[in-house]
Amino acid sequence: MVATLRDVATRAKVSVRTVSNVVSGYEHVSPQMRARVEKAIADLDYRPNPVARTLRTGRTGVLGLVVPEIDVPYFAELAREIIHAAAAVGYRVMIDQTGHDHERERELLTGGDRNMLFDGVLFSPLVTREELLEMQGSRTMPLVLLGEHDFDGRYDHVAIDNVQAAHDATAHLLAGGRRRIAAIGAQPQENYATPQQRTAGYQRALEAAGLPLVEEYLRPAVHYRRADGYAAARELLALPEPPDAIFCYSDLLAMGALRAVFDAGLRVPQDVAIIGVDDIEEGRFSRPSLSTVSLDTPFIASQAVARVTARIADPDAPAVEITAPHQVLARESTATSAK
Amino acid sequence: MVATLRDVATRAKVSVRTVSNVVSGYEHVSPQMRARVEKAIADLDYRPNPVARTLRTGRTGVLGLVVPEIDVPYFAELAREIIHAAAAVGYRVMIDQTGHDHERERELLTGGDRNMLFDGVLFSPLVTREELLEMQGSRTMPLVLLGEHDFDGRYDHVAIDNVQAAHDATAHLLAGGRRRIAAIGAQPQENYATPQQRTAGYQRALEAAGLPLVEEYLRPAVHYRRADGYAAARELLALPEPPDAIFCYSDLLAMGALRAVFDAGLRVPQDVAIIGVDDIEEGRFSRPSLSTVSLDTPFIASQAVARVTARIADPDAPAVEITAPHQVLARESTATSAK
DNA sequence: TTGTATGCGTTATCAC
DNA sequence: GTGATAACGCATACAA
Repeated sequence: MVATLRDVATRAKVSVRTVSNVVSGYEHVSPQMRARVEKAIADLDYRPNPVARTLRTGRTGVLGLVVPEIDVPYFAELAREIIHAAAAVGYRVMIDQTGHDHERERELLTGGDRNMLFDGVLFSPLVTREELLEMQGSRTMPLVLLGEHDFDGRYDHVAIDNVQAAHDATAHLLAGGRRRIAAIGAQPQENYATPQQRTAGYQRALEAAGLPLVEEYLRPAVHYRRADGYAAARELLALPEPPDAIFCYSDLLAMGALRAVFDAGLRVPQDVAIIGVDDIEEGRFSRPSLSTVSLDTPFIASQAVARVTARIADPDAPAVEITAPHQVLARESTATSAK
Repeated sequence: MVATLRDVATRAKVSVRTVSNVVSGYEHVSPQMRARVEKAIADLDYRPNPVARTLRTGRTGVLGLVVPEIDVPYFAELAREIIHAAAAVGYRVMIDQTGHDHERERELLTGGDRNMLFDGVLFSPLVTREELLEMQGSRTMPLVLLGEHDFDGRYDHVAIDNVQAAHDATAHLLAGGRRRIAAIGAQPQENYATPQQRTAGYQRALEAAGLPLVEEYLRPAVHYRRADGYAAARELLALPEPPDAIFCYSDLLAMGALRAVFDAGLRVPQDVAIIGVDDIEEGRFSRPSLSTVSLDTPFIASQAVARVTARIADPDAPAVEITAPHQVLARESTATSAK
């Protein structure tokens, strides 16, 4: 049988109030009382019941982390850092996967489910502007958006400057002498902010270089998995005038694209340069290693946790936008010397 | 303000008992009653409070999943499947990372923390035999071990036959004509079951082929990350008589080894063949694609969830050992034609 | 079939 | 500074 507060109180011959005080670190407890209680606690191996505590206080100590798929490396790396950052401030994290399902997303977003379990939620990508605006008002739980920008100060969020990041990636390819630069990752069917912003940055960089926008060079990717990057790259390479560089909106897409180039009998970076976004560990060991836009995920994670705890503390505070730094990392996949 | 059971009862002019019956799907409720209650529930947008329910019933509906690091691809893929399988039977999953910390592991294992939050725990690798035996008895929460075998029927667990899997992988290399076969992943400092079993299978296969055990060919790896595989492979290749094949105890180690071979100016599979274990998606797109021992992770996940729910239902049932099937997948990294 | 009342383990309000 | 007790929201034993 597991000991309760009352058991401890009985054994220490004090009231439950005193035991509770000791347990929660209340100051005004006489030393001898405290000692007696702590002895009883140790004797009985008492542990506070977090569920009862939650019912009473209304706080669960749990944050929700909503991602499309936890086995997408970037989300896994993000989750790792978030769990770590959350633990540092006394929170645990429960991961929910939306699996690209809009219905499930809405459910998690509006608390339609039983996520009264969460004190707050960290929501990562794949939400359309409409959905977010729509639930405005009905929302009650502290929410922080990850990787989505430009919601008119309506939500807390932490993200990189996607337009600039895409611009920088494209500019890096241009600096390497590439002129037929394709992009993989647009999502024309959806109204997701991130891909739209990356497309904008890509186009801006091309325009700045005086290069035309070739419509066939802008390839959609429904999901951001390796297979999607592979398929899109195969299509690009089959064009009459194939690109000499590809900007992928995620490293995972880039891993697929890499493989596609080789399967087409071409070389990276000599024939086609490739750059991604995210800086996942996989890209540091691939052959060739993958140039990418690095995101400082630990920073994003700690900021996200700081944001959500701040909002839990003050639900009415104005929304805060955190822009995380990014940085182009030139690795083998865009090397130019061997050209 | 959020509606409670009592609010609904008041509005529907019935007792809380009746509302509770309706909510929990109790059968014997008259249709008109049910209708009235459901109307009130809809009006008030009532949702049962899971915390209160838990306090009352003792069930949280949450399973713990303990892994070393969630951003190790295999664990991420496993987590994905487990979350999915758990959701199918009404459970949510909370992930804890041990980060290879024995202390943290013990804490999670013995419930020293506040994991009274869990109805059961799925514990993945990195537990030594001693730790497991030691906590025998003090343990109270339903526990299922993933990937650990041979605990004398003391614990439920689901795993592949590690000895056989390692044997098969090694045999595959032998069948390709390799004779100087190294292995990466032993953990001599620890008493972990999995690496020991894989080493045993590796050695058995060599003996069966009449090959000597070369001590320098058995390389340790403290963690199973890419960098560890990379470092170990570099050492192997620097030997006076380097191996012509490497069996890595995980795909991630293999990804590091792959890169190391190339950095040493050699080719895979011509100069060195490489095979891993896990069948992570990364290995299907790498260059060359990675031969591996595939684990049927969805099967493992569903079995694990089934096991833990069974134990929750009957804590005194005898322990069950599930052996998941495995299968060698020959891909480019062990191809022999180009030899 | 439905209503009433109790308790799950904690924190917090009120007295002392 | 400490003790008794109500309340958090729900499920259920017992009554009706």
